[in-house]
Amino acid sequence: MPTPATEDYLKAIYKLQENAEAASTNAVAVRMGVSAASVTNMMKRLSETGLVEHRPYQAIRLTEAGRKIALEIIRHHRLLEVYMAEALGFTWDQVDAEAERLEHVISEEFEDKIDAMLGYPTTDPHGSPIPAKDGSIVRTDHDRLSDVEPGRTVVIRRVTDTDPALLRYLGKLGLRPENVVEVLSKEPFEGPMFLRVGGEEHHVGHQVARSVLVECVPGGEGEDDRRAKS
Amino acid sequence: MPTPATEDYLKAIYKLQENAEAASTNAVAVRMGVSAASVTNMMKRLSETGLVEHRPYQAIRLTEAGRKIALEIIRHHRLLEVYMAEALGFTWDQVDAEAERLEHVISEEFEDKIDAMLGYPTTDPHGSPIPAKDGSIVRTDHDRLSDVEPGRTVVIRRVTDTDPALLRYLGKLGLRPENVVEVLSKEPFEGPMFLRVGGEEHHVGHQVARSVLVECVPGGEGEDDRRAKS
DNA sequence: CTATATATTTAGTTTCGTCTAAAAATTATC
DNA sequence: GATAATTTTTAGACGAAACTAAATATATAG
Repeated sequence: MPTPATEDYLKAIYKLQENAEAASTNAVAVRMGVSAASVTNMMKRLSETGLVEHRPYQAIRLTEAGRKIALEIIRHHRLLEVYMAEALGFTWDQVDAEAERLEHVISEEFEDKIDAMLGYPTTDPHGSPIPAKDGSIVRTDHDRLSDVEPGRTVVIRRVTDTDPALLRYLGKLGLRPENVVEVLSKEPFEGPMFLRVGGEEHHVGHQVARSVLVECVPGGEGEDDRRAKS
Repeated sequence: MPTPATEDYLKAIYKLQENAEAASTNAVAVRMGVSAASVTNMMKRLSETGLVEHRPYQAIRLTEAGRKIALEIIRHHRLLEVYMAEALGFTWDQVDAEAERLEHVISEEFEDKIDAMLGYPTTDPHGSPIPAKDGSIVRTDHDRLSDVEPGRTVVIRRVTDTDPALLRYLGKLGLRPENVVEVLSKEPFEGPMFLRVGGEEHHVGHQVARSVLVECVPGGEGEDDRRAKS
């Protein structure tokens, strides 16, 4: 049985790999708020137990066993988030911190019960996919809102930030999964974007827009790129 | 912020004191499944942080701060038990083990939410009182079913054992809180009791009956002690 | 291609929570 | 009340997970 610390390391490595970033010692250290030496130290142990592969000065990779554990914890995390939001009335900015602790201690029965009770959800309140029990996960490749050209209308699919203050801000603006956003204009040099969302118009900074993942609206209304050509 | 281990020690000491047993090093060690040396060691640290009072070779006592933490954890534990039983469909033999891990990690918000959702329950699924947020707790002084005289009719108030197999057995017999039991006869020398519960009659061992706490039925039907006089 | 900067690892500590074995204190027995 | 049995504590060690400081390897720049 892996310790909570082990699970956290595996999760961090998984998330880096998922993000196509190399899981370097430093990247893991930064993500976990821990010194680089601690990471090296832990990787030695995790190599010995066969959860990661790590040859000195090379990137860290998960073994199949390590990946399995990482996904199980992420599954716990995201199911718990949905459960707390749906069944307990937590807001979407509160659920991450709480799930961060609960994810390590719930039993498989607990997991199965909330999964069934929620009707087998496939995404968490931030739009992140919930891994299946067999370790499969839907990989999506969405654009960042910050990269969408003015004139486009998109649907928000996911928000990739866990900072409660930011999430409250996004929520207030209506920037949450399933909502439709029309990009009115965009300032150059990573300047702010001007958006229409749910009847209201807002200016949001580039960094904020980067954490919002969207999908080009399939058919229907404001498609085209008239403005892009003008 | 106390560690889970600290919380477990405080809880164990509280339960011993509650039971009017002296919280000796050994008693704590046995209850926690840990060596006596570990307890001595931990008590040194808990003394320094002001959670217990312990002078060598004397019984361990909780300080007010220690008692507060113990009761908060017990409150978490029992609220979680009720919640898992009521809202998630866990059986009463499953909830203890699960709560044992969750009790250390839920936030105050989580605690408050399930408390409200459950309508501010006062006892857990085994009939144990749930401490209030201010640290007050209803102290009850029930008789053991094993001490009830034949002819008496009693109401089950609480079951003081956490062994899942035992709880399943008790559940099958109908020996759970609120149910009414008539003691038909009792063998001497800690022999079995013969009981009528919910229309059925059962023989149960002395040890089993000891873990069932009851209250003499207030008014109404099968009171008296005809049989005791005959 | 050498020099510098950055990343990584090694070495040595620390804290927490556990253990075993041995010593010391307390309690029970005769 | 001396001796035996039991409890408790002390001493020493260990594994997990973190740290800092120093050494080493890799990457970057001139």
